[in-house]
Amino acid sequence: MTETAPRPTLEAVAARAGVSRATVSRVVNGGDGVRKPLVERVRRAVEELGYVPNQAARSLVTKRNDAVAVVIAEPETRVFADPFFALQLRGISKELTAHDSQLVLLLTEGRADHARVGRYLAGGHVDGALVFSLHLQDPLPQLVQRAGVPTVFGGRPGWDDGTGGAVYVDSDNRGGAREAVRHLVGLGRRRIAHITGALDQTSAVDRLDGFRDVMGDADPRLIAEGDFTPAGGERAMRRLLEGCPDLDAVFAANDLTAAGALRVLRALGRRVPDDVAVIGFDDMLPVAEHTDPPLTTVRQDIEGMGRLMARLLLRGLDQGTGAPDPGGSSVAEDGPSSVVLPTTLVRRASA
Amino acid sequence: MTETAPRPTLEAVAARAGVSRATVSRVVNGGDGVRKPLVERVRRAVEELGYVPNQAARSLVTKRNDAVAVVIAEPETRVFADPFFALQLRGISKELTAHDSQLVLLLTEGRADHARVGRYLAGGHVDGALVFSLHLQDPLPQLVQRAGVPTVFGGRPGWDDGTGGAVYVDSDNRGGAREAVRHLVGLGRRRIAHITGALDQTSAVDRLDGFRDVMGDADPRLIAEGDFTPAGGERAMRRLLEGCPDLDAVFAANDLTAAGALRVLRALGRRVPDDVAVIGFDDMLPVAEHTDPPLTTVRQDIEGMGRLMARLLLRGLDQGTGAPDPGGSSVAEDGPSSVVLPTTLVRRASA
DNA sequence: GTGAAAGCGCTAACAG
DNA sequence: CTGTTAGCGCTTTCAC
Repeated sequence: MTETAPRPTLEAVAARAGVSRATVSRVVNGGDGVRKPLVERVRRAVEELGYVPNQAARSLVTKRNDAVAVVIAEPETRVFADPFFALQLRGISKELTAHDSQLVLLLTEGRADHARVGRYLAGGHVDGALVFSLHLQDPLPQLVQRAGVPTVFGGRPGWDDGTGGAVYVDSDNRGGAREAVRHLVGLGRRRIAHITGALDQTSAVDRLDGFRDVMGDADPRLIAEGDFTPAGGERAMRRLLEGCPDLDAVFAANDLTAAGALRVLRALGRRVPDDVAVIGFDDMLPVAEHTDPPLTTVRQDIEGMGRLMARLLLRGLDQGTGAPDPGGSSVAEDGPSSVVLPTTLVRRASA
Repeated sequence: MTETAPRPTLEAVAARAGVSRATVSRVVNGGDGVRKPLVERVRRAVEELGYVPNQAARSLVTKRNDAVAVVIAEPETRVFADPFFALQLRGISKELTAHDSQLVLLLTEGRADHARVGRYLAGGHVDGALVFSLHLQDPLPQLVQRAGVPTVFGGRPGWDDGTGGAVYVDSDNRGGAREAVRHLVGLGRRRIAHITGALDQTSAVDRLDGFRDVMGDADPRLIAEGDFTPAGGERAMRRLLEGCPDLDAVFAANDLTAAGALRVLRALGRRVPDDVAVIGFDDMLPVAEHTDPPLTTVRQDIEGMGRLMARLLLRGLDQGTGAPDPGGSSVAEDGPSSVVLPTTLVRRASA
């Protein structure tokens, strides 16, 4: 078979172009300081031989691998239920591609895999890591820090000690939640309920906090715990209705949850938004646009978050200071710091 | 900052254990042919120093990189609309992990990226590739073949010439469709319609063929083209109803499409399944379980497909024949061949 | 069984 | 500007 068709090496190109390996290397890597005609000759040789640099050999000497790990904790199952994950990845991919960096995907499912990820990261296979682990008390963040790899987190890591400097990119969950609730208030709603997300995730906690910012110490019966899934939304909605039959609005921690709530509301004969106004979070198009009625929701730029994460990481790497590594205490040109992206309220029919 | 904390090398371990690099290497790679006590000494040294082999150096000599590329053609946007993609990846990831292989994700968005992918694959950075490109006339398959990398396709590549030997893993789309339609027939339905998927994808074509296998040359008005999205399903459903107000069943190319159809049906006052029975395809849980009524559908084992793809590829690689490479014409120990996984009908309330 | 030595393909000083 | 010279860290014959 075509098997190991021995690919041409620098040496081969050099021979063909009648120059030294060093010159070829220079040309291949940008070609500064090499005279035009030579550059041309080399280029042609490269072309003719179909030469492609051997990344392993290159990494060996440069100590760079032009690769970034994306670590996604599986318990993040939600990630498999909505396109969140895919969008985020798309953003990351675009940015990395533009930077000629490769995306190494690490999916984990529990302790066993943590060790593996730790080893991999510590193994110097990648220049940096993008880590999604928005669970409180997730061991991953610490693990990553210990690996000593420049890292940017997706979502505020739910974890304080030692993480002080962790660089992360997050949506303004709290602010977005506030805006949603204020909108409800502005609509004249008074009995506003909240269905939380999975409270072991910072985003859920932040949205709950935003809700409280506006509502103060609301009737506890107006808050029901969900888990970011439609089923969770249904259950929570039922509970809320039992506890407070007179509620006139609900702010759900995400669109999926809102979709579940909507179903229950309809099944129970409540009109939306007439009887009960509903707002979601995410603006997951396939969901938000197709609920009945279409969902008013808080949009976050998911792909943009991914993109930004990658950008922050790469910038740090380029500064060569390894700055994004929280362990560092760079003073002068300290690396990127966390970014919280704004959200926007998207009005549709449900509120 | 913690920067390039110079990681220990084989040399260091050797020194510490009082042996030669060769011995350490042997131990690290399985430790056959090294006496027990020495193995122990080396193991300890590795432990104490926190030694992790440098993959670049290793690849340089072994010509293996313990990495597999997963190429996903972005037009595959559907992939971002349902968890298909994520599930598939999960399966792949599990298998690769078990095999100590890394997953390099390559997302493409059109021509420009094709070149990049081609270069990457041809660059020998990975041992093999898993390619998702189920579009007819997609240039990707040929491109991959040219790169000469062992490859397994996800879904039957819609592409004949030259591809003869392409190894792929697919669901029995046609068979599954047949079963669905037969079920409808068994229910006594006579005016059975079909909403197709995006017909530039083999899965959509195969499901349509399955439909025809049972229905023969049905009234063309009973077939409407969709695109695997809920919106497409809605549009198609409206068209069908206009052309054949008396239809009593519809087989949708996937669950998302069915969900759209369901919405239109309800909006128009048709009861499901009483007036119109509906069957989907995929058994995408978050969708199928939560439509109203819950969707009867054809299940395919998506995660299993991903897993199998990886397994086939790895097996081929291990055989060292590079067998999965379609270009090869290995005769004796020829590599894995394509696999079509069975589907099962899952009965819920819609049909 | 174990060690010594020879590279894998490339980049990065350092001369010229 | 261009060529020469060292290795990067590891595996792998080949002797001992």
